Parts: sequence; C-alpha cells; structure tokens
Amino acid sequence: MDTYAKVVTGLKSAVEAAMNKAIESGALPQAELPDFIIETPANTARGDFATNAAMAGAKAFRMPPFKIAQAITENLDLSGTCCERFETAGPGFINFFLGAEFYASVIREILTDPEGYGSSDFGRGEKVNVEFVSANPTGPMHMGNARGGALGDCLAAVLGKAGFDAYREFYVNDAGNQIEKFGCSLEARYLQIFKGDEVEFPEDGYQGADITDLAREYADEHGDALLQKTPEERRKALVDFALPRNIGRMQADMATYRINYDKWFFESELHQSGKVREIVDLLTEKGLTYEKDGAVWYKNREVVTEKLLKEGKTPQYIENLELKDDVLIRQNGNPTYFAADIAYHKNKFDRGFTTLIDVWGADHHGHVMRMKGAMDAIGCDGDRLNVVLMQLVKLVRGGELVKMSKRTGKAIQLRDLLEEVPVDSARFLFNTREANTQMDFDLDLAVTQDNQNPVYYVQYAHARICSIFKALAKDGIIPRECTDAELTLLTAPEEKELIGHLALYASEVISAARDYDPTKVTRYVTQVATLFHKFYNACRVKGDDEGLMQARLALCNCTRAVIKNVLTMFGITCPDSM
RNA sequence: GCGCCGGUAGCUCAGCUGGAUAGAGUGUCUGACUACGAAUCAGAAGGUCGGGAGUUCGAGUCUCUUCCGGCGCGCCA
Repeated sequence: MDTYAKVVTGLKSAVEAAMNKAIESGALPQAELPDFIIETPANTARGDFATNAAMAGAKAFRMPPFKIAQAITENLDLSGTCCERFETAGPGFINFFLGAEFYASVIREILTDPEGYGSSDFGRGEKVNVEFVSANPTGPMHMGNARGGALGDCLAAVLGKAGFDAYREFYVNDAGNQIEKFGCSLEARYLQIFKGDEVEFPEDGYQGADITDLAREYADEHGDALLQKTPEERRKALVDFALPRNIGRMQADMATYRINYDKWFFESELHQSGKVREIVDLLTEKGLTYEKDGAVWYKNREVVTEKLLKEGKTPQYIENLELKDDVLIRQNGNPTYFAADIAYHKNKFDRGFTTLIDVWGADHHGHVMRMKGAMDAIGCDGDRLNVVLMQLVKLVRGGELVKMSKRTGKAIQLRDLLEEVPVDSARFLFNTREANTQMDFDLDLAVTQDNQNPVYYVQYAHARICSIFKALAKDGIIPRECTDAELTLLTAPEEKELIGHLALYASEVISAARDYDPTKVTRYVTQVATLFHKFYNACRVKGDDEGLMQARLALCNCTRAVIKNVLTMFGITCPDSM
C-alpha cells in the first residue's frame, strides 16, 4: 500500500476507534457507527485531510455535529497515521495536519522504485479486454477513431497500472453487408475505368476517392482481366486485393499513433468457424428466436424488458422505449452484424476475460442495451460488458469549424491529423476531455510547440528538472541519498504541496481505472507540472545549505520520475531538453 | 414522440459515493530574469453552476419539471 493510502486507512480506523471509545465512556450514546469519509479539503489551508464523521453521525447519535466532533477528538489517538495534529472547524469537520514523516516517507517510496510507483493491485490481475477503434476496413480512419485510439490505449494503460491484466483488441469487420457494398463499389469504379462513366455507381455505395484509387491500383497491376469474369468473381478478386491493403494501412496508422494491439480480431473467423450460427442455435434453444417474413428474429423486447424491470424501471418507462426485436438471419440467409457481434463478445468471454470494455462512438449507444441483454440471454453476465461512449470530435482551426482537409478537400482523416499534429500532442490532448463530452480539437493548439500546449507545459517541467541536474553536475554537485533529518527540511508550502500531490498518484490511477476515465491522469500530471513550476520559482535548489539542497534535489528527482512515469504510460515522449 | 449524453467565468473544461468561501487553463490587465531553462511564476478582474420547484443540518452534485445543443430509435454497422 502506498503512503497516501496508509494515511487514509489509518485515519479512518483512528476515528472509528475514537467513536467506539467515546461510546464506551458514555460521551456518545450506543449506536451503530455511521458511514463517513476521509477526504482532502477543497481548501488545503484547513488541513491535509478532513472527515465528516461528526456530521454523518448526527442522525445515529441524535446529537449536534459539533458535540460529536468533541467526543471524537477527546478520544482520538493519531499515532501511526503520519498526522501530528488535528482541529475541529465549521459545522463539525475534523481536520488533520500531516507531520514531517509523511513527506519524507513519500520521497523514499518514489525513489525506491520510480518506475513501479503508482502501481497497485486494485485490479487483482483480473483479465480485462479493451476493444477500441475497430474502424470499418472499407475506408480510411477518421477523427473519431483518433480520439477513440488515444482514449482506449490510455485506458488500457491505466488499467494495467492499477493491477488489471489489460488486453488491447481491434475488431475488424471484414465480413458482412458492408464488405459486399465495398465489393460493389470497387467493381463499379473498376468498370468505369474501362467503360467510362456510363457504368452506374450503386446508390448506397462508398463514394470516397479511396475506392477509386484502389480500383485503379488493381487495374494498374492486373489490367482488364476482370472484365471477362462473373460479377461475383470480379468483386471477390477486388475485395481480396483491396481489403488487406486497407487493413494494412490501419495497422500502419495505429503503429504511427503508438498503439500496439494484442490482437486484431477478424469477424470473418466467426463466420467461417460457425460461431455465428452457433449463437443463433443457442438463442433458439432458449426459445428466444422466431421466424417472420423469412428472417430469424431475436426477442430483444422480451429480454431487455426483463432486464430493465430487474433494474427497477417502471413498466411505463419501458413501454415508452418502444423496444423492438432484432433480426439475426436476414431473409437472404446472411447473418446480421448484431448476430456476429453477439458471437464476438461471447468469444471474448470464452477466452477468459472477466470484464469487457468497448469504446464506441456515441452514435452506437442504441446498441448498448441490446448487447448487454444478449449477453444475459446467452448466459454471460451483461453487467460484465461495459461500454464507454465517446461523443463526437469537432475540429477547430482559427476558431472556425474545420470540415474538410485543405489538401485533399475531403473529410479529415486520422492520417491527415497524424501528418499535421505531433503524436505526443494528439495523444495528450485527446486525453484532456472525458469521453462523454463533445470535444473541440483545436488544430492550432495541437500544432503549436509553445506554452499554449499543455503537453509541452508538462514536458517542459521534466526538461527543466533534467537541466537542474546538469547545471549542478557542472559544479560538481551530485545527488545522494538523504537522511531523514535532511528530508524534514522540506517545509515550504510549495514543497509540501508538491510532495502531497506526488503522493496521490496511485489513488488517481485507481480512480481513473475504476471510472474507465484516463483523462483524470492527464489532469493529474498537468497539476504535477504546475506545482513543480511553483516550487521552482519559490525555492532555489542550488544553495549554501548542503542538506537542504540535497533534499530539494531528491524532490526534483521524484517529480521527474512521476512525470516520466505518467508520460511513458501514455505513450508520450519525455525529452531531457526541448 | 420516446430515450441517451451534455449545459459551471468571454472561450475550453474540472469539481471524487451530497460538505466548508464553486476551481484550473486560456483570453484581458499589472508585475517578476546580472541567480538552477521566462516554453516559467505572482497578482487583478471575471459566476443568478441554463430556468423553476422539491428532498435535508447542507445541493453544481440527488428527485421532478421546463428550455437549449449533440446523438439514437433499420432485414446499416
């Protein structure tokens, strides 16, 4: 357990012990102990920690909070909590003030294992599958994929740091309807090359220039041989040519973006191995399918209604949703995306993952409830499937909404972004806004390499620390291990605040992992940089007092370690000089 | 029509299972380098937390209602 967590649990049990003692002595009436929390006050001048125990106990003890606080503090023993004193304030808060041993302890903890610092066993090694981006391979990736990539990858990183066994996965929809559409579109473009524009382009085909380019590339390599083939053979040849290229490009783009998947899972495997059919059979066995209009339907309405009733929703609420059943096998005999998706998620559970996380665009939110319901229906627990919904990204340049790329005149793609914006900047900025909020991505900001850009603000703090060590080394000053007495010289408010924040790292990571929200860690490390800069301006490292100088060097070293720890985890570089 | 997500400083956003005087960044204004990196820091100004009602010791946070914006309600994925 890290130093910070020790203090919190220590204080909690100290307060509980005090309440029990107060009950024994009669200062408090017999009652069950209330639920209360140890928190950090909004205004840290009030104390390093605070508890609401007295207010929370007002009902149970039937006493005014202030009296309860008095009864608690009269019986309070702080030994072993790293806190040296307390006071009561306001309506009944009890505030605690840390002693010097805390700060020394945090510094020792970080320096003992800088790279492992912040790790915890919160996840207990549980296998978690994080599926993200999963872009359609029929075309290039877009801005939403850029956001999903940064969020998903960093979420997996945070989970790993918090003690989960996190696994990154990309689901490739290389089968089904959209592949047929892909084939028809390619075919039309191919035929147009040889027969001109009178060849009709399918109304619902993919209009993008990438399709035309792929058809041309095929024609350049293989000529007009496909003109003699049947449409089926022609489309298959074109898809077999184009799909691997698109997938290869996606893989290359993800690699450029510093995302390394553990697995690229191909939907086609589920169809070939009969797993999709098995799902339909399984649901049929459970009486959850029926035939209508030549198609096989899944009783979504029935399953989801039951699920919502269990969650306490009213029949009226459920009625308003106008739940509908879903097709599993189309009239033409082809399974739907939904059928394959059920098979895919079952496959993930079958591979031993106990928790699944899907990062989806918010436009898929209508799919969430029926997927969870389907998981319940096939005997997997739908609550073990968690969907992080991501709102849309709007590109902004010069305060104006950017819809098209200036260069290509088409919608901006992930690749355009990566050509224009440094990867460090993109990964960081996409992690400054929670998934669930609409986001404006400021291209001007992302490109600027100055103080405006938060990623450089953080990197600058790191480089500045490196520079201090270099400058002092020139004067023959080398950092060494500090004694406890030396570390207790770190008493300036800026020093204490910085150390106090460094101490929060593990709990921030746990909080981010619990909420599936890596953006908390981005804000955390930005705050580390801020507090360091404040410290730097207030406290000179180089000085006449050798002990204090060494203690400050140790603090610099800790700060550098934590910044590097976070940035490395997030796949962002951490230069020694800029 | 129904549902999901959002509405907090001029702008972009935090605010942890309800807690103390609602916070950052940016922008505006004013200061700080002959000292470890000024890509930094200090200070000022800026708010009916979209509106209304309720729950209680206490509401930005919970409930209801209403307005505004985004999205979803396919034999698409």
